[in-house]
Amino acid sequence: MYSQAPNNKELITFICSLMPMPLEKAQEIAAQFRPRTVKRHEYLLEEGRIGKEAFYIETGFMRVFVNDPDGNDVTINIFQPNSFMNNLVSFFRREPSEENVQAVTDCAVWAISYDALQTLFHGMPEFREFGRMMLIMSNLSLQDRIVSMIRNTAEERYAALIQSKPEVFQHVPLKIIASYLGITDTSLSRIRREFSQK
Amino acid sequence: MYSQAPNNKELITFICSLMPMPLEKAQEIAAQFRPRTVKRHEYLLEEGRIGKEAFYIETGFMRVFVNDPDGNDVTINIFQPNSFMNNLVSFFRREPSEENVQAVTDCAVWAISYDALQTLFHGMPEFREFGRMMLIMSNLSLQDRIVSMIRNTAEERYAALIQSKPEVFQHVPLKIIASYLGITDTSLSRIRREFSQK
DNA sequence: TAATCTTCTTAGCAAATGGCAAGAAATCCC
DNA sequence: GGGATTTCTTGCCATTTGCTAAGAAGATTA
Repeated sequence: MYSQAPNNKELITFICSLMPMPLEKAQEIAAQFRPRTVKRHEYLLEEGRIGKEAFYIETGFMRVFVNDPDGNDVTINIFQPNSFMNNLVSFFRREPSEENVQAVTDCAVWAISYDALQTLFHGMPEFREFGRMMLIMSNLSLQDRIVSMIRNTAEERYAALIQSKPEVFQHVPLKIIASYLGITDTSLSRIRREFSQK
Repeated sequence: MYSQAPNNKELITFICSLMPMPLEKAQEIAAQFRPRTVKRHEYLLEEGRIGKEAFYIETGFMRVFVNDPDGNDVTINIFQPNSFMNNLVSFFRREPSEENVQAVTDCAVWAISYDALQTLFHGMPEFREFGRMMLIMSNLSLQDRIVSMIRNTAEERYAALIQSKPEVFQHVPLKIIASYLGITDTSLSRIRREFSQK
């Protein structure tokens, strides 16, 4: 156990930015998180297991993926530093996960257990609002992605990603990015060539 | 005002099915909802306005759509009876909505105001869990749709929808369904022809 | 009922994307 | 350092899907 919290300033800042609240409250929340490191290619959650923790990513990149029947893996989401990541369904319904959560690079994360989260959720109104807002923002980003899948070409989605999350391209293999964008790595390669000629 | 609640049995059943709880609690929650009817083509929420209520759909079909820059409308979601519908971001962040919520057929819905929902959320642990579970399930369904957009062909998505929500095809115009599936109405028409020849 | 409007289907062609395979480049690991 | 593995690019061709336009079918409204 950690009698003294290590440096969790970024986590506290993140909490306040998503849902403004008194600093002490944010500190109280952050105190429930434990630091953890994950090496590249290691899993924070494997298909079939129950997610027991939720994570804030301080440094490094992670991805969530599923294996489809053909044996391909489909990257559902890519997470960059300063974001919150959680397998919602497995974590909250306490069911085996259908997804894998894997470190794409070495990562430093903060983890909170289900019990600690439940205690905060029912005991602290600020955390309730924070948790709800996190779910809402997650919904929003998924919804935006669906709209983008419907309305935009692969090239437009590529351009948008390079604009909004340029760092991803420096740390995440293109085949993973391609899957996330909903195209093959072959197509992504072509798009990049055409894109760079402009 | 309604001194006596009309028949909200289905709503109560819906609440308990999503998050099991004592009947009285579900009744207490349901009592905060007011019945409302919406005629075909009418809006429950228009772009630019702030969503002030959340809805349970008892009968009828609704859709959520956005207008893209080219003047096309993109159907983000289709809701069928016995489901919960809400413009999360506008409702919870109290910001103007970027989306429209429109009745596709005449609908009977139950509406709950923001204030009533907040009171329940902070005052009743069962409702907290219920609300959280609703957000989680919404996330799940969005995520499944993204995977399906990435991994499946338009024909497979069509087949899946006809399997999972056959009633939609009896009440929602194909052009709306096509947009929801991420294809043009032309493509959907082609797919339906080929599909029916099997 | 007739006129109008919307929805649905069809056709032809263009553009985007996938599947496969091979080779180049980069990275990993002993 | 060097062989093995993974990642990335490229080419070729097939398939899917979009775009445009037109007409048929169906629904709505005066």
